[in-house]
Amino acid sequence: MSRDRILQIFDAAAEVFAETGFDRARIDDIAQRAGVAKGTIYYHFRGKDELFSALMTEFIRRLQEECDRHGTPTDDPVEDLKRRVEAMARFLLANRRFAVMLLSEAWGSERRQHAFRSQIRTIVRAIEEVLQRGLQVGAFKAWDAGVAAAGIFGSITVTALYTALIDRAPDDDTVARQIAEQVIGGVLPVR
Amino acid sequence: MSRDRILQIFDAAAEVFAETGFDRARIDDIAQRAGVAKGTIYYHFRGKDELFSALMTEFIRRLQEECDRHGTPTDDPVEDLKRRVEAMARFLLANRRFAVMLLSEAWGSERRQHAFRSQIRTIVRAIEEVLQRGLQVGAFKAWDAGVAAAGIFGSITVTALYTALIDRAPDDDTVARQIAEQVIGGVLPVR
Amino acid sequence: MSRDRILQIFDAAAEVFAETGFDRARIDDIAQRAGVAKGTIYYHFRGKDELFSALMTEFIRRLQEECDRHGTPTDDPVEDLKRRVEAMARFLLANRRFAVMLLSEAWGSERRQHAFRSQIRTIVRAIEEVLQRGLQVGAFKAWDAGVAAAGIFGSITVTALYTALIDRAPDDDTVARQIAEQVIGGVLPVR
Amino acid sequence: MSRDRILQIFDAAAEVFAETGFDRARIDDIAQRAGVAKGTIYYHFRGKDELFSALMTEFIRRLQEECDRHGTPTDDPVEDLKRRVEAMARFLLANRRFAVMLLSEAWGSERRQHAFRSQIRTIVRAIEEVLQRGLQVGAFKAWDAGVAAAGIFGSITVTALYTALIDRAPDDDTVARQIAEQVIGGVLPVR
DNA sequence: CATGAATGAGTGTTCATTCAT
DNA sequence: GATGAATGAACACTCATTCAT
Repeated sequence: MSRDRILQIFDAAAEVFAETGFDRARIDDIAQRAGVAKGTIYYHFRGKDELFSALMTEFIRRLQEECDRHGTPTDDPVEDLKRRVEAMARFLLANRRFAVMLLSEAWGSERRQHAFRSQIRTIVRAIEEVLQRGLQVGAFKAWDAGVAAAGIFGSITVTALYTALIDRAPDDDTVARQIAEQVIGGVLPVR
Repeated sequence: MSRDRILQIFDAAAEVFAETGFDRARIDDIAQRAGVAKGTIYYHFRGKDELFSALMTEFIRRLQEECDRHGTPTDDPVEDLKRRVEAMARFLLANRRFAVMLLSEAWGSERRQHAFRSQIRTIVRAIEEVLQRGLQVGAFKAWDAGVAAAGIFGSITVTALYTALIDRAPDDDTVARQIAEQVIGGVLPVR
Repeated sequence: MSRDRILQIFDAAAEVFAETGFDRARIDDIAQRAGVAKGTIYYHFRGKDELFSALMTEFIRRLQEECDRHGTPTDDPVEDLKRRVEAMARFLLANRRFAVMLLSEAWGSERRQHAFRSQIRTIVRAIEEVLQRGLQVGAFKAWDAGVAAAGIFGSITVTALYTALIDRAPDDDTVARQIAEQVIGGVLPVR
Repeated sequence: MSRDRILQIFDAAAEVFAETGFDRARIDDIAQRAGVAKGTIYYHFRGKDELFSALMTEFIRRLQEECDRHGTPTDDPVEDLKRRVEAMARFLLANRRFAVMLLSEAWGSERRQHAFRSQIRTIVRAIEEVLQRGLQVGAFKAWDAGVAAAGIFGSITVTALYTALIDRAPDDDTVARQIAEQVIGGVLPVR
């Protein structure tokens, strides 16, 4: 079925985009790694941009899903946030290539980057909402939730990437837990 | 003197690299904005890579300088860290274009990106050192300082960029202060 | 019956070839407009060239038919010519899209263009013959009939296309009649 | 000087465009025949379209010039027209490759074709004006001058091309004279 | 020191054609 | 008979880099 071909292409594209970034990624490479002809990619996707967007959308969806699954609203916003952050950290540590895209391909002025950014915003807003919920019950410090959420998002993504560069970095599980705790500490009210 | 020419080129390069990222930046554009001929750039720099590196080095130097100036070691590591983080935040909020580079051009495998990354590491290590110092006097939670420093660096850079996208974001000063406090909260030991 | 399919394809091909010319015409477009799959076209025609040729042959046939019907040899070659020219003009004014092909796709060196040209020659020769007949009875000026026939053919085709560009051009009937008279005037002997 | 390069490119482009038509013309070919690198063409022209347009503009200019030089208004519109038509015929017979473009590349809906068409209109209008002038002194038949001018233009261009296909066609001079006379005959009032 | 014309390798995209179903 | 997914050759265009002046 054509679903197979698309998945082959997706996998190859994920590799290549992550290794070289959008601009240096060559459709030829993606095709070769996917084991299809170049034309096949253009048969299924309008172009490089659309391929990239489709891929990122898929990743964002999975990330979102993962976070939602672990961070379902309960009575304890602090615990919710911690779980959500930890889930996000785990996902990005396991998909560092995607984390690279998240930081590298989001800030420009191309249409594709705009689109990507608004997807990222959805993720950050999900964090923000947990913060808002907690704020109302006094669980979190009363400051700008948008700014705080951005900081949390940055902590997670950058740490996920940076730890790959650290000699003797803790294992991913430990890192995920540390990030979560650190992030939580940052938003708890001073006792 | 040729110092002028070089500064013209630097300014133009800063603009263009930041607006479009390294790959899409065109030497033609930089030359035009600098008001020099294309050949002139190649007279002063070996190529695009070297121009980029020289520029980033300069920015990193200024950022470092700014942080060091405000975060000079005192008896109080918490205060040191807070000041250093706030200084960094202020600098990046004022130079968002550079913040973009910091996040976008650091993660690939090109020589230039390696070089850039090791410069960034210097910055993160400076944060790490303050953390270590604080750790020894029990001022900070006893966890992996490298991971914590990475998180702090991510908080600052991403927030600096993300606030540009938030409707009704607080002014840069407020943001800088909030980041600093939030970051500090994240590393303080539970009381 | 498959005759239907072929006609659908013919109609669509006529539209698309005329709108964009042979080279820019896309088989995809033709298939879509014909409401058939791309493969179906290749089932019925060897390829783009053959489809084009078949289509042009059909048009030429209809044009020829139209001219022959109105320009049947009588005792009066002048009247014959006038009627034939007028019929041709009417046909081309009514099928301007085909007139475009007649002028655009005839002059190159591709096999298809050679073939098309020899079909066009048949049309011009028909004019030439009427001229020859008239010449023998002194009805027309005694000059090169081939050259004259070419000029007549050019008058008709170009006028058919050009009038679409003229503001406030007369209606097609008037144009056809004027072309015929003008053309006749051009070949009558000086009295 | 760079004027040389441009002329080299122009010459090569004229050849290639005429031989194959706009769509099939390959920039690589033009570059090779011009003895320059492909990039050089793009250094001097924005793209294939602009190269084509520049080239056609140049030809149109020369054609116009030629016609104006021979068809300068005098007291005798009939003679003026005859001379103008003959000059045009001579030019197109000598530059049949350009005549091909005139008929082939003028009728589509691309921007380039629109532009080309409006240049062609200028030529036809020049004929029209002579006709109008003659009309006012009763030298020509009183019918639509636009239509008549189009017919004249078609006569000339098509004949120029068609004679190349005729066995034993008269020499170009004779053809030019015959066209002119025939065309004039077409517009003279019936005596 | 500075210039800008010239270069050509590199790459995204198109589209006629094929063929297994 | 008919389909449409897959193909890959072909091509326009870009842009970092060079070098003669």
